[in-house]
Amino acid sequence: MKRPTIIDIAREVGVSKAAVSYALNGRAGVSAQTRDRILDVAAAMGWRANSAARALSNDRAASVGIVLTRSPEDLRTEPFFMQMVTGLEQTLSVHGFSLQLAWTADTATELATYRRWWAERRVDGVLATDLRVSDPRPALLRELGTPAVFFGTAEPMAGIPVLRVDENDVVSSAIEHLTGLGHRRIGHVQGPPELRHTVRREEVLNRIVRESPGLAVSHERGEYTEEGGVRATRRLLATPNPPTAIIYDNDVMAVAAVVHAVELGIRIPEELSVLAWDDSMLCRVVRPALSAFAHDIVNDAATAARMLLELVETGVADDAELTRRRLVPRTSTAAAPVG
Amino acid sequence: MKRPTIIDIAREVGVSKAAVSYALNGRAGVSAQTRDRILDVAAAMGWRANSAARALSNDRAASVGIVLTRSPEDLRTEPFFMQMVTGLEQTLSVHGFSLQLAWTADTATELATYRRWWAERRVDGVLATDLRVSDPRPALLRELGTPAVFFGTAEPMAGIPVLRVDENDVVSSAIEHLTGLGHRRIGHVQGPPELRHTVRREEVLNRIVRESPGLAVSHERGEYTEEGGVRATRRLLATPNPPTAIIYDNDVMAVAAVVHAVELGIRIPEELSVLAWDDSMLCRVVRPALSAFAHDIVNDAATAARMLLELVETGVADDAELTRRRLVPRTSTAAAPVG
DNA sequence: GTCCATCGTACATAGTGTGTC
DNA sequence: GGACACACTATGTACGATGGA
Repeated sequence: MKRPTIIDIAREVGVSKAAVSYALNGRAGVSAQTRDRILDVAAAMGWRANSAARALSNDRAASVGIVLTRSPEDLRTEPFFMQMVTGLEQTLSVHGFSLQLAWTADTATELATYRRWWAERRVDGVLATDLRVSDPRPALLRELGTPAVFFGTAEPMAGIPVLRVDENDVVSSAIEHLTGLGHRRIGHVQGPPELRHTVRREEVLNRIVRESPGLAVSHERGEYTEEGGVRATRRLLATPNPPTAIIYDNDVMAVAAVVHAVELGIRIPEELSVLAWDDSMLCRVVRPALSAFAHDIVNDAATAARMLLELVETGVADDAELTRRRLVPRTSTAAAPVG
Repeated sequence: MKRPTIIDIAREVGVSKAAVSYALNGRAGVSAQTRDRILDVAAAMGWRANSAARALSNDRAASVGIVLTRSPEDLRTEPFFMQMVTGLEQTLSVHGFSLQLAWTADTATELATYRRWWAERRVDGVLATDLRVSDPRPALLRELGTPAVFFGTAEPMAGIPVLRVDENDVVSSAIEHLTGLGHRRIGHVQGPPELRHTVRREEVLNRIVRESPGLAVSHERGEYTEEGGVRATRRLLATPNPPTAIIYDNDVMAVAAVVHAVELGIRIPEELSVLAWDDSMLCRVVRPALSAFAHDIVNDAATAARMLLELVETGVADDAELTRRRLVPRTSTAAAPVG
């Protein structure tokens, strides 16, 4: 099948290709009748702008990119990115934008990907997630001038629109939930320390502890993995005065820890309450079922897409807030054991 | 940042842009010294071919696409597509190809996406999965002339290279596993009936039953969802002569069914054995842990990417076989109850 | 007259500023 | 002044032509 060009349309209608271009782009310069004839013929021929030609001509790829930098194992169990992609696509496709996806094993390759995409003009902008403590990406993206949106940061970022997440909010309700049940010694199993929101949650928790006499929180690293979650849990429970409740920075660690604890004969929630960030089917099927903080990633991703499109179009975009996480209480949290 | 073009390089070196193009593409037509100087200058300037210009010039987008047509809920629990994407990317990025991703809610939109991609020349080829019983995609892709590879079909396909999956193989070992444990009445909870491999598995199972006196299999539809899996299980167990073992077409249904059965007081595996297609963390954490058939999607996706690249380059590609599924025995399958 | 290095230019397609009737 | 055409832009590729050895 031969794909029609505006020249084919021009020949068919008997006008110049400039007229066709004006008509197809809804610009002045053609009479209403000519415009209609052109549009009819274009529709009949099934014309679609060649994306390469259009990109070359107006320096727009009509495409945005996202780079996933997580281990294949993480991606396998984390539903996060799939939901992200669905949310992005819902908005992007409406605006005729495509989504480019890359997967890289490390930050160096991620940076190289941004450079390559930009140098090749493959994308008009990128969406970045998982801000790190010492993150080279904002500087690179600013240097390149690549329009970018950061997903899920605590603070605004100079020159880069962000979707802010309010960790105060969730952490407070987590602590309220647990202290309401009588817990005073709380464990916290954290994600990778290089992630900014791992640090952020620790800070927020520590602040709350300082403001709440009689409350104690101990942090342990869990790295988001099953083994990490189990190891951190063992360390917490081996302390002289072990916590009666543990908060996990993601569902994978929490679920693995619950399975492990049950095998060790630890009764949940009678002896130990467990609460997870990120809800998923895992939380529902494990026994006891996990109380968890769900969030609406699909919706947030759609917001991110709108911000990115606006940034690409106008050069600026306002920050936005992620939708709040919502506590889904199940059977893994209950009153603290007495004593 | 101004991005350099071959004209900038030509000016800098003092040659024509044709010479630069030849040098950068490793073609004959320039002397070794000139080539080296050009390459040096290009590297110093950080030149990268503008993908739009290159695509326009040689009618190659250096990009392939994949359309996901599953409900957002499915995508959330199914790790399949993330693994797919990682596997594809590993191979594509080495060859300088990008991956375009689209998510659509139904087949009509999926077809429209192929049409649009092709009309806009956004991709050089596409990868398709989940062949349906009456599938309009092969015909459309043939009509458009879009190079395409189908992932996971039982039969070869006229004009379209496929990654074949041998259902005989898995189904046989599933049945061997269960009959070896003494099971004679086996239930089968199926995926959506419109998927070709749902039908295929039913056919293969029925053939094996015909060849095995004393063996009986009953099929029920489960639609790949938690609720579907639970409902189908209830229907199977409500029959006068219920199965002693059930095979599920995916892990989500199997896990949901196990959770439900345990709640009803059905002892697994003493009273009922459960076996799942597709392994995942869900199978590992549910209790009892699920025996499942794992497969190496990342590796298979890499194969698919290689086939697609070859198809795009040469116009032909040989069919290949998916890697075999491997039984991961856990505690959900055991000897059939006596009587 | 052959061969190689190199250049000029047409081409892929869409968009747009300027000129003409 | 409205409706249109022409010529040029964007960048990289590739064919045919030209010059020198």
